[in-house]
Amino acid sequence: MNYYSFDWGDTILQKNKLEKYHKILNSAGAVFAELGFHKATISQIASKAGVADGTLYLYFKNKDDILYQFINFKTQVVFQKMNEAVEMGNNAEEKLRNLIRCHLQEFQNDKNMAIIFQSEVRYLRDIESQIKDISKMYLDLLSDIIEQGQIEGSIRQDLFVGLVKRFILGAVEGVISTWVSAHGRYELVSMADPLVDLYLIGVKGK
Amino acid sequence: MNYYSFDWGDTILQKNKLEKYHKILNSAGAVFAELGFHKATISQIASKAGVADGTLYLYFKNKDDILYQFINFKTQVVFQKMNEAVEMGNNAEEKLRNLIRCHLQEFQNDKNMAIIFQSEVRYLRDIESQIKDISKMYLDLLSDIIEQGQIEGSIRQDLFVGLVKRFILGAVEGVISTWVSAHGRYELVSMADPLVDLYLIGVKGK
DNA sequence: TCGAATAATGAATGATTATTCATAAACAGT
DNA sequence: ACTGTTTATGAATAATCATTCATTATTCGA
Repeated sequence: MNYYSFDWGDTILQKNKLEKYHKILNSAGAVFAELGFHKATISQIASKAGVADGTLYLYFKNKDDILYQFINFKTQVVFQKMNEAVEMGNNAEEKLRNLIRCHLQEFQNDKNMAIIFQSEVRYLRDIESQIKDISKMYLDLLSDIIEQGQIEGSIRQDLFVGLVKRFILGAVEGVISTWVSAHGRYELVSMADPLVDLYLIGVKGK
Repeated sequence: MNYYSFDWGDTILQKNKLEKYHKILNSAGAVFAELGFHKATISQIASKAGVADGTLYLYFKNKDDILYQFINFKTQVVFQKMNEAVEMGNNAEEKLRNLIRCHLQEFQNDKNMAIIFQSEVRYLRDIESQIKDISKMYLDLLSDIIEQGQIEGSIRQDLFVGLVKRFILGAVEGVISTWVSAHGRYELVSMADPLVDLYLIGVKGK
């Protein structure tokens, strides 16, 4: 196999299959984010990736599969980082802070992903119920943190944990969604600490 | 004009145009909610409404327009009720409580609307930027409440209001979203007070 | 350099479905 | 009952695109 890259006019030949796979995946991400999954066409994705339409079908089963693989791949990468971030914390509050900061950071770094997660996850659930939903994994992470916080005494005992989890995740998603609508014009990650403060002590003056 | 209804076998003739318009709108809501806007077909909507495909085009410009009118109509109705609810409150905290309770109540009463708002609003914004976005109106309502609360002293002054608004709305939407995923099996509205408590005093023990 | 194997191409196919419109039915005033 | 008007029908149209596959290009070991 050939491990070099060639420059042939405008075209950069890929080193190997994996690289082309990711080229297509990222192109798809860009097109899905811009037009939405349903309005995006195979031709647009192929053209952005610099390959022929038919080539996509050597790497993906069909159009749905492209979306599936995109979300699956991103989910894995992000979830890995979230786990690491949480583990760096020494107590529940630190863990929560790290989780939220990581979440905002990753989505800020990859706006296409942010848009697609926001818009297409429901459709994806319809076509592929096996998806390792990032929400579900996230909620499990939160469960552990809340439980630990209750043991440590930094989180009240009289809470409905199922509600608290959704409360936290919903609020982060809302903040991300606003950032996307504003075309990412400010530092998303700077919202992390104010947001966590809201979780912890609420809006009420003492 | 004829203001009666006839029973003609299975078919109930409509009293007037307006009634048929709403029949179609609701059928569309049901189909959109079940399949998503893009997978839903005109034939399915027409058939559920008990009319011919072509008839839809006497009432709506095109498929997009059906979604647009659906969301616009629902938004108006709900927003009206939210406003009334807020006005019933005597202070910021009561207003917030009424708003959240009303929000959850209305979405619980109309699950199709809840699903469609959750899934299709982004697409709608793409096709019709004129949409009187329920989020935007909602956020304005919240601004007023927060501001009042700050004057009354029930809400801290050191808050970034833009963030607080999104925080509150995001969390409600998250709670609704979970309820939808659970196929509406519990009382959504029972989440209202616990949720508002979280907004106000957070998760932290004192 | 050769040739088998692998990868890529993009025009053709076929299925789907929103939309139109010629025709028919229902209606309302007289 | 007659007639112009409004409303409804649903088969035919036309456009869109995902997907296929016969053909061509590239790779790579010998």
